[in-house]
Amino acid sequence: MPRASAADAARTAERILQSASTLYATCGYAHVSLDDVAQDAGVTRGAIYHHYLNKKGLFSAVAARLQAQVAAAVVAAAEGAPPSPSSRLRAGSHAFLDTITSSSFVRILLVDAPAVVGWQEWRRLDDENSVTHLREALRNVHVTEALVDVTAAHLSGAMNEAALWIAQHADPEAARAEAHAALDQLLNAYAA
Amino acid sequence: MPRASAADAARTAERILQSASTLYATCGYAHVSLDDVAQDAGVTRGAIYHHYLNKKGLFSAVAARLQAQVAAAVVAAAEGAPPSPSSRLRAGSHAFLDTITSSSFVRILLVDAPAVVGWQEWRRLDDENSVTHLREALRNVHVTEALVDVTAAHLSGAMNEAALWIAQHADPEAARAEAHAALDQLLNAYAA
DNA sequence: CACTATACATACACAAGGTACGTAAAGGAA
DNA sequence: TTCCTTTACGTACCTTGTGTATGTATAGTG
Repeated sequence: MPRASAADAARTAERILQSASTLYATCGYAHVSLDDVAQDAGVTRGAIYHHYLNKKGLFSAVAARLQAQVAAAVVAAAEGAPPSPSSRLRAGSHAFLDTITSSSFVRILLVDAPAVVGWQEWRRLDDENSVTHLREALRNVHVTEALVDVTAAHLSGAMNEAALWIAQHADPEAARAEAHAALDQLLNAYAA
Repeated sequence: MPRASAADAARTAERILQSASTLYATCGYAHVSLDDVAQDAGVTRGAIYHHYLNKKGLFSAVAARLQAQVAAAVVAAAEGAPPSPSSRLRAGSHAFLDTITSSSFVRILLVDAPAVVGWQEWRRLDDENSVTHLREALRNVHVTEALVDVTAAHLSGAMNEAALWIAQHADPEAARAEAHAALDQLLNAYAA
């Protein structure tokens, strides 16, 4: 097999990432072998090991991209909201819930990621992305400084669990509406 | 190797469960082979496959026991509290936080379990144990019926994330105190 | 005292991850 | 143009770990 140009190489790396992303989302990390990914991407395992460190490294790349997408959606929503701190917090939180509920994200980011990359590492990545913004928003709505960290953890956990609850619900759209209502109630408690 | 009596057999099954529990808690499910468990328990893998269906089945047994212990602690605390609905909810919630924070529980129940047994199945087990009580308690403090499910998910997620936050914190005892304070604040929001 | 079911141990088959190595072309440097 | 080095994979092999089939000795039972 002849070799591809640098641009082609980037595209195969991207194809591998895409295949892995959809397979992990539908079947779960443990049930997807590198052969499955390679076959879906139309390459061999050698190509995967060339572009990624190992199976865990491939998953990390997938998770990192998804997390970045979530963070981007949250920031965009917050910036598009009226400039008051509470409405920014509210907009960001609701955007987080809506984005992460997209079925691809739930299983990868909320179920597999903590176990695969380790909770400590995953939490660090989460901090770098969304949670930092969340803490900042909490400070802006005058949450006591000593309680900012715990409160961020509480809110983050609540939203994550809500996302899982929505995804598994028989009527996801109705569930989503309920979750948003409950989230508003929760946010009001902190904003006051 | 001669065969043991029925009572001895139960004890070996128990030793296997104990070994698996501590190994899973310290190293994580994926990094613990059945050989590791067998060696720690002083048996061969044959004994494990005799008492448990497979690796996942062994983990499920471990997780189920831990979850039952958590639920028992929650119920005991709630029954020991003053009979008002809000104080029962509060006592149960704080007991949940304290029990699940014990380091053995965190990794197995909150990190590995969802990925290993599948989130749906894990959630079902969780429902049968603690979450049912939580929903009942929420009804007793007059949470709107339509929001009971979501609110339970929110609270459960918040407490789980808080537990992980405590376990990973540099000063767990200080973190625990903060988490309890924040939890009280959160519960007040719902009880009101 | 047979006889069956239990409680393991042993041995083997197979899948999957990781590694070592091969190879052919791309992208400069001379 | 001609090297030469690096890149971008593919191929083959090794190792680990799970699951299963089978062996075996004893406990329990009629």
